[in-house]
Amino acid sequence: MDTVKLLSLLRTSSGSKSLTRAKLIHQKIVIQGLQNNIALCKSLINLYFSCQNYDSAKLVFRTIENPLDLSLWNGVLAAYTKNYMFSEALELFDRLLQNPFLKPTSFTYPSVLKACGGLGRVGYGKFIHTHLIKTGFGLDVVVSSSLVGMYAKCDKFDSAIKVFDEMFERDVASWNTVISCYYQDGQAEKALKLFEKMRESGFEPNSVTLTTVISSCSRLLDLERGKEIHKEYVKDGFVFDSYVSSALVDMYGKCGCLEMAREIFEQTPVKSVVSWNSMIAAYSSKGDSKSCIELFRSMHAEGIKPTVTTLSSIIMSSSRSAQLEHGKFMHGYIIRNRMQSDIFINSSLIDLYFKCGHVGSAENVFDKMVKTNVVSWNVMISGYVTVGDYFKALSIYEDMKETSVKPDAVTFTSILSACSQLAALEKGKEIHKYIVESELESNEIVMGALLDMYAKCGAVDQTFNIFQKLPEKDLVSWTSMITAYGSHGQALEALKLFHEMLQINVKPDNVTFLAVLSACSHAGLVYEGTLKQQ
DNA sequence: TCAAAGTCCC
Repeated sequence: MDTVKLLSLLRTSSGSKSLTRAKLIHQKIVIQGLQNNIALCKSLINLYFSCQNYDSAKLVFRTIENPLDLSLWNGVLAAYTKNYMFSEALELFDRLLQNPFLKPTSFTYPSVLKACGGLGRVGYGKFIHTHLIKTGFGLDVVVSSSLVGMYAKCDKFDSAIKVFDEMFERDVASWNTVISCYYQDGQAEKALKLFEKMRESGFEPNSVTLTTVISSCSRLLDLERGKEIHKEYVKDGFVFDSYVSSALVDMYGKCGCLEMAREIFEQTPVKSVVSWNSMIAAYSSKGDSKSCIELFRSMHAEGIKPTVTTLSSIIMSSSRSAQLEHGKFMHGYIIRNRMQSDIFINSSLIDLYFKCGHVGSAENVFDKMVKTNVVSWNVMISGYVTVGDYFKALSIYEDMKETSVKPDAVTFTSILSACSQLAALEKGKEIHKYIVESELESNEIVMGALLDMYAKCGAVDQTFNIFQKLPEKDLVSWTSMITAYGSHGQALEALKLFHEMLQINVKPDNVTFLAVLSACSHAGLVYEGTLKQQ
């Protein structure tokens, strides 16, 4: 069998992912003494990679006597990074640098930079960046886009944007890199602005662009913008792209357009697990656990394996609908299939069991889970608060302080709510100190909870102190302050505050009126109370 | 066919 025949054999086998075939062809190559033929080896290495037999791929590369063909090295580098084998890629790059006969080219660096990004090795990435400036490879559009991507993956968004701004040649992929960079940094509005700029610069978005910009609309809950992009750019062809279609399902689902989400979902010919997850999440947000379970059964019937996202979404829907049976069904599925529960699954299970009053089951899940994440403690504390077991909430909070897990804004909000229910002023003060230490004094939600705690404990001075410091006073904070005055018998102060609140056009609600009337009744101010009724 | 960019769950 000659080289041409073997090459065509390799080509026809490339999609088969059959290891047996790969080994057979490998054997034929060795028998013919063709193990140094570059074209054959490249093809064979790729075949082994597609079979995920990395050792054999390495073996083929290693046994080539004089691998002086750079495209071979570049190909293996690319294969490594495609398979997330970033350390191997950097090792190979190191060996390439040591080879006196070979020099890396613009085709080498994209893979190397991707490996740096994947490993978070920004120091090495920076070193390469400097080298690229010196050698001029940084002028290559793919190389510089890869630099942008590398910095973004390492969370160095400023550096990423700087490289992008300094690029003098751009293509769709480099725009996509920077748009996704803003999206990943949580700046969805900026991502959409860049999308506008990209269009103004005369570039047509492709499916990658659309995936990111639709997701940006989804995160902003900007239905109008999402619809516009859908109508203007998502032509028939894009519906076949599972990324674009999932992003659309997610966007319509998050914006509450369930019918539209369903329509796109049904039109998607090949549904990926993310498509299913997005559709399930849409029903989950509505608390429609019945539809979630139905979808779960359909996906199972179509041979799609659920991910942890699928399972936690369905459990959350059962929690929202308070359908204990639906949640227990999922819990059973996880145990039967010996699936590894993650923090999302466990916290949604705990939430479900508390919501349905099965405190024992919630405690069981909590006991068995890894508690290195603040969220696992938070769900437990807020769970006890929702069932009214404030002492247990405080005791879990104390347990948490024994570990190295630091409480966050959610922890403080829940635990302060427990304190205000118990009128536990001393405990509340202690938590206040801790909030100051944790530098959460600028967090509006935490400060609102603190205000409520002091108000409910009748500590007027402390309440006023917090109230004064609030940067933005909303209806709830005004009401808390009025309540504090009222419960302390300072009805006139309460009334004064009520008038101040009206003057700056904050509209009172039933709770406010109740607080004002209660203040009047405590002080015997019948006349003032009657006035408020009008 | 030697390179870069994408979606979902506390």
